Parts: sequence; structure tokens; C-alpha cells
Amino acid sequence: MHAPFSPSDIWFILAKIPEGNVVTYGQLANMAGAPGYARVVGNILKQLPSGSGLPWHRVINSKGQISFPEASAKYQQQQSLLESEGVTLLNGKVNLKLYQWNGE
DNA sequence: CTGTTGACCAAAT
DNA sequence: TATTTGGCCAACA
Repeated sequence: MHAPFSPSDIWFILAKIPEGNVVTYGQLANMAGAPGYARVVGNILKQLPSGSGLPWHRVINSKGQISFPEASAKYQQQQSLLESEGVTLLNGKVNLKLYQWNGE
């Protein structure tokens, strides 16, 4: 059986995440109606075409951290993008205690 | 087909 | 509060 959603479903949902907000991989999976598919969401973002214009940087893990090695360029890029929209990191964790999601 | 890997997660320790 | 453990699903070797 195939996944209960297609990559484009995730792209569509991700596109709706407002600037200055962050969501977790698991949340995206839930929003797609597929609890337990957090890893698959990660795989999809991994394959995301560059120049898609999607706010991939607003996706973090459930620990409230960026899912890249701290030393990596990707990590720094994501952090930079987040800070440019007012989301700062404290101790490697997003400085917003609760991940904001303005409902549907 | 089996085994490993990954932008994950929640519960147990 | 910090780590470890077990579970998760799809992609790949």
C-alpha cells in the first residue's frame, strides 16, 4: 500500500505555514491526516526541489530543534532564515516555548 | 527478499 | 532534566 498522502499534499500544507511560525514534522503528518508519518515528511522535504519557494525552514523536530548537525551548512542556513523572520534560537532550541499553529 | 538508513517521535529509564 | 529504547514508514542497496 502506498502512503496516505502524496508529496504535493505536504507541499500544500507547508505553503500555508505563516511567516514567524514553526511546525514539527509530526504536525505536518497529522495535518495531512497521517499520524506516524513524520519520517516520511522528512524524506519529502529532503527531496524538495530547490527554488520551490516553500518555507521548509519553518519545520523543526519535536524537541524544538533544527534537525541537522549543528556544524552543518544546512543548520546555519535554516537558523539564518528563521531569525530573519523573528524566530530565534536559544540553546539550540527554538525560542518559542510552544510551537504556534493558528489552527486550520 | 532482507537489512540499513533517515530533515522523526513518544515513552521509558 | 537528559539519554536511551523501541516503534514508525518509505527508499535504497
